[in-house]
Amino acid sequence: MNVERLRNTNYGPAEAFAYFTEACETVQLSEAMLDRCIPGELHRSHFYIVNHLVRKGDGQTPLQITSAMHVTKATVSNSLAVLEKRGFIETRPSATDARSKQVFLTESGREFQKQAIGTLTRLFGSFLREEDYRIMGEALPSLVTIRKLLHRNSNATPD
Amino acid sequence: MNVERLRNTNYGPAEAFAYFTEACETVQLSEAMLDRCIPGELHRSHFYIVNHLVRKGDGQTPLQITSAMHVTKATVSNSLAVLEKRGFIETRPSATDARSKQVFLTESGREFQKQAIGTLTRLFGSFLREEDYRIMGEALPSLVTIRKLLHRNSNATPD
DNA sequence: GACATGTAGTATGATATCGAACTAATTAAC
DNA sequence: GTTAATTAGTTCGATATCATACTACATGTC
Repeated sequence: MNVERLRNTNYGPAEAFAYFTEACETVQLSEAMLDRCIPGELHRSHFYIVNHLVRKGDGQTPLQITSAMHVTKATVSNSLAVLEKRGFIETRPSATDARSKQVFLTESGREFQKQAIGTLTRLFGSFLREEDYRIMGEALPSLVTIRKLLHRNSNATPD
Repeated sequence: MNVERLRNTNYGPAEAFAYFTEACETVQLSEAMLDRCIPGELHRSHFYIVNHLVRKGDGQTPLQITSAMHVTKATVSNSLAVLEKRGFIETRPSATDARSKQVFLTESGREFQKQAIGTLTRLFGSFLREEDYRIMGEALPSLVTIRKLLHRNSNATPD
């Protein structure tokens, strides 16, 4: 077993910390880019909700959105109020459960999402090269594996 | 050129979006774990500042912390006030610039950081296996490459 | 040296987010 | 069937964060 092999197999908690630190930095930087693609009076979180509804489909309940966004019910409640006031969504009471609502996108909301995605795609496209897409594509399976691992253990408690 | 090769070289914006989405999910989940390792009356951001001072050294100015944390001056100003009230840091006016301060950790602050890191390490250690450390270690160079790429282009503007 | 410009930190008002308490409706237990 | 427990959503108070404006000091220009 030579030195090279030793080094390559000697992974531990240090790599885990480095991994999460890098992921954190990456997210901060990419969020900053996203922010620049969203009109000033709107927040990233509003985009996330609209984007989620476009991708996963209309008619979701606030609670479903809550778990998709990893935020509290109160936060979603507030965000939906903002989005409704801006005319990006409409809500209707659920037909089967009088406690519940359903959230629907308006044309304006879909337009907002399309605009933001377009701008973001152009922004990324302005500096991402084939080589970069390849690096991301090849790292993706690892990211997915670790993300799923965290998800499976998201109820783990210290001690 | 067979199908396998075609598939493997056909990377584009879709991979970029997936990459950032996965990174975002990963960060949210790992932050949730960190939150569980920090006493209830303190915030993750307070830990980040103390951790930064332990790792990069005492005596930094608020402005230096500002750029390291990727937050505004006002945010750091507020966070430092909290940390000073809790007795985790002390501030002294700079000897060479009367506008500036320097931030120093107290023993209590160092203890807080050590505790949190220890708890977090144990929490991660409770479900991360050798295989997982390896996956993270091997993905690390890609994460670093993309993070640096984002950093270099962090001034890019949408059109 | 006087004055304009720039920089470090703070103050203020707004918003996103959270935790906890609350209301209303559903479901389960008996 | 009545009561208890659960669930969906809102309200409220607190805090982190931001953008903007402000103060005090520093530095460059003439």
